Amino acid sequence: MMTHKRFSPPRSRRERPAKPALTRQGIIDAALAILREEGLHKVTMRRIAEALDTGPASLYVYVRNTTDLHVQILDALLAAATSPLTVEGTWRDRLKQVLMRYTSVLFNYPEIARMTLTMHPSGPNYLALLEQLLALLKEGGMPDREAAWVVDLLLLYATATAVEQSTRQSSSVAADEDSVLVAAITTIDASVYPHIAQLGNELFSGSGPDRFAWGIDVLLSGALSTPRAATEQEKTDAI
Amino acid sequence: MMTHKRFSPPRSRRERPAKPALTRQGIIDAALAILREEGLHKVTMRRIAEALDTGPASLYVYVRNTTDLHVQILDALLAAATSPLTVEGTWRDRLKQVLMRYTSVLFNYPEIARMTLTMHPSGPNYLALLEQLLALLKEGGMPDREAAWVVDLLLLYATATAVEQSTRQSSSVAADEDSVLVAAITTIDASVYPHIAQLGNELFSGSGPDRFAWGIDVLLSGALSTPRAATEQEKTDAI
DNA sequence: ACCTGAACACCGTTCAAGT
DNA sequence: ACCTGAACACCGTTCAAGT
Repeated sequence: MMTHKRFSPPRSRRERPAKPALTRQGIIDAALAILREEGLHKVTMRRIAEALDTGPASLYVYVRNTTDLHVQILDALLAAATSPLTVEGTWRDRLKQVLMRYTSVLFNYPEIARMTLTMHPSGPNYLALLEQLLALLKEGGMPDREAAWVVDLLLLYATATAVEQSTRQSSSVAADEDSVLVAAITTIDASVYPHIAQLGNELFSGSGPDRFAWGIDVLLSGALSTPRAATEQEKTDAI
Repeated sequence: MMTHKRFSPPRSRRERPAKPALTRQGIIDAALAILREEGLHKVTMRRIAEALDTGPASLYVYVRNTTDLHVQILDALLAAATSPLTVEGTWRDRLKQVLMRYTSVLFNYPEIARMTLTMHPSGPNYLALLEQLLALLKEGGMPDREAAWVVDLLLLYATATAVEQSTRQSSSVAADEDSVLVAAITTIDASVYPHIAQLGNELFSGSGPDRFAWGIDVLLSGALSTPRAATEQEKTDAI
């Protein structure tokens, strides 16, 4: 049956060791593969070790802990969000495209989105995103002081939206909660909650993308018309 | 030694049963106590069962699963965020107070804040908060259509800020990441990232509360000056 | 109906011992 | 220096058996 194996030429050291040397990058790659196929909740030390045909303890030579691993994963994913722009149009249109691309990356990995809110990335891909946004804000005539703060607001908004939407989409529990909220609001006691009752379904109107785009316009228009108060230092300087 | 026990009067059924009957509310109360004293990561089925002097399996009579339990906890905490206002001032000032009180509740429980982003609460306390905000927006002259959307934006902003700040404060890992980001930005290559280099430390300027208050003003001013586009339905109606 | 012990199928991390 | 088996100290959830 297996005798033909005898005739295959001998390899340099062994026949298909099948077990590549452990490296930090190898661990991250394995983690990304599991993330894609099984979700972040399966990206555990034990599961990665299994994929690399070793024990969990071996990973700790290259990875400090689980958080360390997650930071690396986020950075790798962010690469997909910073390719050159494909849309012509006003600076606002292009800014929306950048942010929507950023959200759509996070959208595909709910748990990563949740993580991003907690730990600011600082890798080259995140910096590239920041640079892109700042360039567009300058083009739109946003003063430096306001640009510095609103870029944070825009990223926070995009990230939070991704977290909210993505988990809502992937878990049926969240969908149930939504219908509970819709039911609570449409049948609400108008004498206790008059304003909610008056708006009613208006609170749920519009599509996700429409609301997101409107939110960005709100942030941009608001920032353009809301100067930051002078800091204590600046007040002193002005004397 | 223990003979004096003989002389103590007999209780109705037993001497100090010490084990109160299991109820849903009892489980939630125990969970809240553990949350306060040990953090959400300790609010596990096993830990609660231990506190109630029973086995984890017994809890499943009253609680569907861990998420179910977390939803209840969130609702209970939200009660603290909706007491009557204490501040006089413009509608904007009072709206800021409401949102800052909401964030400060979440601030004390980082893990609950993270949860809130994922699953919209629909309990009476959440509705009261919504009602309060809508009343203030109306007072500020916000049209209904925009008020319905911006209230969501305000709550999303407040929640996301709470998540970001609170985990940053409680974990030293996050602090490390921050200094990594600061270092990355202050020593950045100006030929690759000109706009980031130009703003430099301006990106980190200001205190948390100042930035938060500015953000709310941005959202309010932006919403007041950014009408929502007409929906398809409304376009049809207009003919 | 309510409660329980025990089990199943998992986690992250450490550490002494090997190579 | 790198790798590992085994252990420690945990998880959520289910289920058959008891009261």
